[in-house]
Amino acid sequence: MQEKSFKSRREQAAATKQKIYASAEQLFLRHGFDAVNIDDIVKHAGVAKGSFYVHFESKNLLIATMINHYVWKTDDEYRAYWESLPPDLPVRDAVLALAGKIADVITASIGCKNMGILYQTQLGESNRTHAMIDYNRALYQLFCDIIGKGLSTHEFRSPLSAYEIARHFVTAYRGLTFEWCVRDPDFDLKEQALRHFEILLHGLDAYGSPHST
Amino acid sequence: MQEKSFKSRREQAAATKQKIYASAEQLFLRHGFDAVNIDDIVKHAGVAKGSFYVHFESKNLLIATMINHYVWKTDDEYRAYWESLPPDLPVRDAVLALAGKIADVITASIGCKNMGILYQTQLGESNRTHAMIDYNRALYQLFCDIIGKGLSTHEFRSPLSAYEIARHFVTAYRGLTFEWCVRDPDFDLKEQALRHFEILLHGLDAYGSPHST
Amino acid sequence: MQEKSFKSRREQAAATKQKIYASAEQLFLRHGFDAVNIDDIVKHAGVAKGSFYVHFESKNLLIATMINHYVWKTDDEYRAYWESLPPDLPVRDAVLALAGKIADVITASIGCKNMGILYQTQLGESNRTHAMIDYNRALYQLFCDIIGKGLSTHEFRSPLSAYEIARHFVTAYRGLTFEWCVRDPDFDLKEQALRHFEILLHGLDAYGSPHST
Amino acid sequence: MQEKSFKSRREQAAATKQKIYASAEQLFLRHGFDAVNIDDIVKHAGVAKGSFYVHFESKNLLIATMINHYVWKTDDEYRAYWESLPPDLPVRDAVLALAGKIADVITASIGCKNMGILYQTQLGESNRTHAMIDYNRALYQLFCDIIGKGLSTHEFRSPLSAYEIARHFVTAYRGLTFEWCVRDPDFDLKEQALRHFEILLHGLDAYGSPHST
DNA sequence: CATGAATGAGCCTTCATTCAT
DNA sequence: TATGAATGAAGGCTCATTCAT
Repeated sequence: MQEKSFKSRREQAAATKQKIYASAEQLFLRHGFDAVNIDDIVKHAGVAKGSFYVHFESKNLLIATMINHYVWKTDDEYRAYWESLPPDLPVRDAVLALAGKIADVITASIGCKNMGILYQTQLGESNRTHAMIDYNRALYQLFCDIIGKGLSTHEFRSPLSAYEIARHFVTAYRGLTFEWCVRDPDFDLKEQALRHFEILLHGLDAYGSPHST
Repeated sequence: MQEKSFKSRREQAAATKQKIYASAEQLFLRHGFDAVNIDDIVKHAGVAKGSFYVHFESKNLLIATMINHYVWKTDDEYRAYWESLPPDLPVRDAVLALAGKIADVITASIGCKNMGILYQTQLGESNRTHAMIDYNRALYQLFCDIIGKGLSTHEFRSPLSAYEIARHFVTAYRGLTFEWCVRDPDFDLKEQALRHFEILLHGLDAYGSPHST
Repeated sequence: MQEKSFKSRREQAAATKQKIYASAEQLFLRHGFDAVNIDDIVKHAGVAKGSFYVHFESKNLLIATMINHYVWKTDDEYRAYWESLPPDLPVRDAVLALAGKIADVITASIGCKNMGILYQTQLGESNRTHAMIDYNRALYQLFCDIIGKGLSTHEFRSPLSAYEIARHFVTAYRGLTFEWCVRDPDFDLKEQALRHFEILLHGLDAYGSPHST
Repeated sequence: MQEKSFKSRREQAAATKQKIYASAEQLFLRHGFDAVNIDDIVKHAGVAKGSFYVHFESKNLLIATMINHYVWKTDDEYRAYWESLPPDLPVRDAVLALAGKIADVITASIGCKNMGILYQTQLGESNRTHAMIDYNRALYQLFCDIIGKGLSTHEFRSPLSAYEIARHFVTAYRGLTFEWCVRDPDFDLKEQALRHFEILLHGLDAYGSPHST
C-alpha cells in the first residue's frame, strides 16, 4: 500500500516511459508502424501527448530504438544459448540445435507479425532502416564461430570458408523466416527449419566429399 | 461512320490509362508506394488528377493490379523457360537452370529496389497484401512439376514428396532474394543462387540415400 | 442573375484564390503574420483548409508574395508620379513633391500597421525576409535619377555623387517612416517628411557651397 | 547565526537568476526572441526548467525586462557622455560628437542583429512592445537639452523649437540605424551618421537664416 | 472521357506553463 | 529554492478522393 509514494520521481518517470514504450510496442505489433499514430499511443498509455515527446525524440526514433532492442535481445539470446551447449557437441548437432533455438526465440518472443515488421523495415529505405542495417550480422558471426571451430578441429570438412558456409545458413534462415511470416500459421517454423538445415548440412557434407560435382 | 472517332476515342482512353500506369510503375519502382502520391503520378503522366480516377478505382487498387501483373509476368516467364528446356535434361540440371533463370529475371526485369517493395508488400497487412498473397504460388507449382516428373521417372529419388521439396526450393529462393535485396550490390544473386541450390541438391540426394540420418 | 454560370472554372478558381489572398491580407494587417494561422484565413475566406494549399505553397510563401506585391506596387506608383511631373520642374521641388507623394502612398494605400509589418519583416532573418531583401531599391534608383538629372544640368550642385545624395534621402525616409509606424497617430508623416526634406535640401545646398564646413 | 546561510541562499538564488538572464540575453541576441525557447535558455544556463519560473513570471516578461535594461543602459551612457564633454564645446560639435558616440555604442555594445531585434520589437504589437514603447524617449530629451542650451545662449538660431529639432535628429538617427541593420556590413554607421548629421546641421543653419526658403 | 479545383480528416511536432517532490 | 516530468492546446502541411464543368 502507498505504492505511489514508494516511487521516486525518477522511478515514476521511468514508469511513464515504459508505459508509453509498452503501448507503442503493443500497438505497433497489432497494427504496424504506419497505422499507429502518437495519439493512439498516448491514449493507450493514459498520458498526455506532450509526454511522448518528453521521453522520445520522435516516432521514427522510437521505432528505431525498439527495433534495435529486438535485434540485440535476440542476438544475445542466441549466443548465450550456444555457449550453454556442451563443448563436445558435434558441430552438426550444434548447428541444428541453434536452428531450433532461433525458431523458438522468433516464434515465442518476437512473434510472426512483429517479425514481419522487422523484415519490412529492413527492406525499406526510410530513416528507420538505417537504425538496423545489420540485423543478423551477429548471427553471421555466431555461425562463423561455430563452423570455424568445426573446421579447425577437422571435425567438419568443406572446401568452403566458414564465412561462406555461414552465409548459406543465414540466407536459409532468412527464407525460412520470411516464409513463416507470410504463410503463418500454415508453416511451422521450427519443424521446417530443422528439416531444411538437415538437408543443408547433408549438402555441405556431400559438397565437400571428393566424389561430388 | 462514327466508327473512326469511336475507335480513336477508345484508343485515346487506353493510351491515357497506359500513360498513368507506366508513370505509376516507374515512380513506385523509384521511390516506393508510400512515397509516391497521385499528384506525382499524374504530373509525370502529363494528365489531370481526375483522369486517374477515371481509369483506376483507387491508389491501392492500382497497386494491387500492378503487383498482379508482375506476379503473372514472372510466373509465365519461368514456365515458358522451363518448357523451352530440352525434355531430356536431367532434373538436377533443370532445377539449376531454373534457379539461374529466376535470378536473371529478378535482376534484370524487376530490379533490387522493386523486389524489395514487392517483398515488403507481401510482408505487410494492408489491403495491398491480398493482391499478392500468392506471389510464388506458381513457382511452387513449377518446382512441383519439375520434381514430380523426376520422381515419377525415378530419375530422382527422395523420401520427400514433390511438394515438400518444392517448398525447400521456394524457401531457399526467398532467402536468396531477401539477402540480395538487403545486401545488394555485395551479394550476387545468380552466383549465390547457383551455389546454394547446388548444396541443396546435394543435400536432397544424400537425404534420400539409405546411409543418411 | 445567373452570376454563377458566368464564371468559367478558371475564373472561379481565380476568385477563390483572391478570396483567400484578401482574407489573409486583412487578417495579417489586423493581427500580424504570426498571430494569424491557416485556419483563420480559410475560415474567413469561407473555404476548406486544403484549398489554401491548392493556391499557395505555404504560409511563408504567401507572405513573401504579398510583401512583394506591396513593394512593386509602391515602386511603380512613385516612378509614375515622377514621370507625370512637368519636366521643367526644379529638382528641389521635384524631390519635395516626391517626398510628399511617398507619404501619401504609404499613408493611404499601405497604412501604418502594414508598413510596420513590412519593416519588421525586413529587419528579420526569417525565410520571409529573403523575398524582399531590397525594399526601397527602386526608390534609391528613382532618387538617383532625379538628382543625376539635376547634377547634369548643373541646376543642382554638390560635391557628393547622385548615389550618395540618394542614400541620404532614402535613409531619411526610412527614419520618417519608422517614426511614423511607432508614433502614429502623433506623427503626421507627410508634414514631417516635407519639413525634414526641406532641411535636408538646405543642408545639401549649404554643404556644396564654398563657405561650408 | 543563520545569517550566513540565509545570505548564501539569497546569493545562490541571485546567481541562478543571473545565469538564466545572461543565457537568455546571449541566445536572444544570437537567434532572436521567437527562435529561442525556455528549454534552450535553461539548458544553456545549466539549470532546471522549473527554475526559470521561479525567477521570471513568463518569457514575455523576461523579454520586456531585458529590453528595458537595454534602453536604460544606453540612455545613461549617452547622457554620461554628454556630461563628460567640455561645457564650452559648441552645440554643433556636441551634436556631432553625440552622433558619433551613439554609433559607437550601438555598434560595439549592442550589435547589428540585436539592434534589428530591438527595432522589430518596437514595430510589433505584442505585449513585448509596450516594454520599449519609449525607447529613445531619453534620447529625445537629451537632444532637447543640448539644443535648448544652444538656443538659450543664442549660440544656435532657429525658428524651430528645441523639441522639433530634436525630433529631426531622432528621426534621422532612426533612419541611419535602420539602414545599418538592413545593409550591414555595407553601411558604416558611424561614418554615415556623421555625414548625415553634418548635412542636417547645415540645413538647420540655412533654414534659420533670413535668406532661406 | 478529361479536367483540376475543392474538400477535410489526419498527422507529427513544438512549447509555454504548472506542480508535486 | 530547485527540479524536471507532465500537460494539452495550437499549428503547418499532406493527400486520397469527389464532382461540377
